[in-house]
Amino acid sequence: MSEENFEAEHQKALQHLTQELPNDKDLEAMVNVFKAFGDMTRVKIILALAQTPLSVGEIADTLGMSQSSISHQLSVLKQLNLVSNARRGRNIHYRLSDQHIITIFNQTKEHIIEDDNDY
Amino acid sequence: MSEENFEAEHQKALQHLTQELPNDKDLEAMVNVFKAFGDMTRVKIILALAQTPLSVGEIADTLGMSQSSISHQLSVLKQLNLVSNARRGRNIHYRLSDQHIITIFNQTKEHIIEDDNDY
DNA sequence: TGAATATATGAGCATTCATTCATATATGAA
DNA sequence: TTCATATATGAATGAATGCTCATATATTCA
Repeated sequence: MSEENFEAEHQKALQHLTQELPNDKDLEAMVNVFKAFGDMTRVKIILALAQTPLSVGEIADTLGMSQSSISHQLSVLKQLNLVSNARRGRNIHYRLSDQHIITIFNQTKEHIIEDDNDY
Repeated sequence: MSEENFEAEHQKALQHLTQELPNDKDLEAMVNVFKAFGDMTRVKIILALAQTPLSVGEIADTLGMSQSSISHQLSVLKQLNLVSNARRGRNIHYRLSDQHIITIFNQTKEHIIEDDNDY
């Protein structure tokens, strides 16, 4: 592509940029999900639940963290419909509510692997 | 599945949980990417760059934000290898460095749509 | 070279947020 | 019903973070 065409295309894309962006409400829903994924504890919870439903106590023991901390984080994940829960005996078992989550995690892993970055 | 089998399977999964989780270093790389996606400004930058490479000033104008703010956020995205940059005339143009990013965004959008939640 | 433009960067500030601690609620067992 | 166990919740605190303001750096143009 010639220099002029590049510039013309660029200007055209620039003009339509704003209207191509999703509205703030939709964006915020997306950002909130990513925020939920942007915390080590919550990611570990999700990866654990990806293998089997677990009670609050089991998660806390597995991750070596306090019951309270896990419970707080589970409520964050639940509010975003990322997990659901159900009583089972005297415990409450949590499970992933959507298989998309794992797909998203895998895609992200691939991004990291391809980039070969090590943060 | 019977109640006993459920319990047996559950115990088995529980035992292997810890070793199935990725190590902390890999997890942190993933969490850092999600953290980057967990901010409205950065998401808007990424969605804009998904359409065309843009200079810092163009992004700032498009989003109606300060040059400084955008520059700071671009440096965050660059450190994570989510964007790359190159001088073009007197400007510096940024572009997405990986198409995975868009795939991840689309997956997330689908999660939100399916859940039909409205935060 | 000197002025103008574009971008980067550091410090300061306000806000968000993850954890802890104490305590409330709810269920099952005796 | 009473005790023990499991989970939830509210307040407090320290750390992380996004933006602004001021300024530094770098490139183009005259």
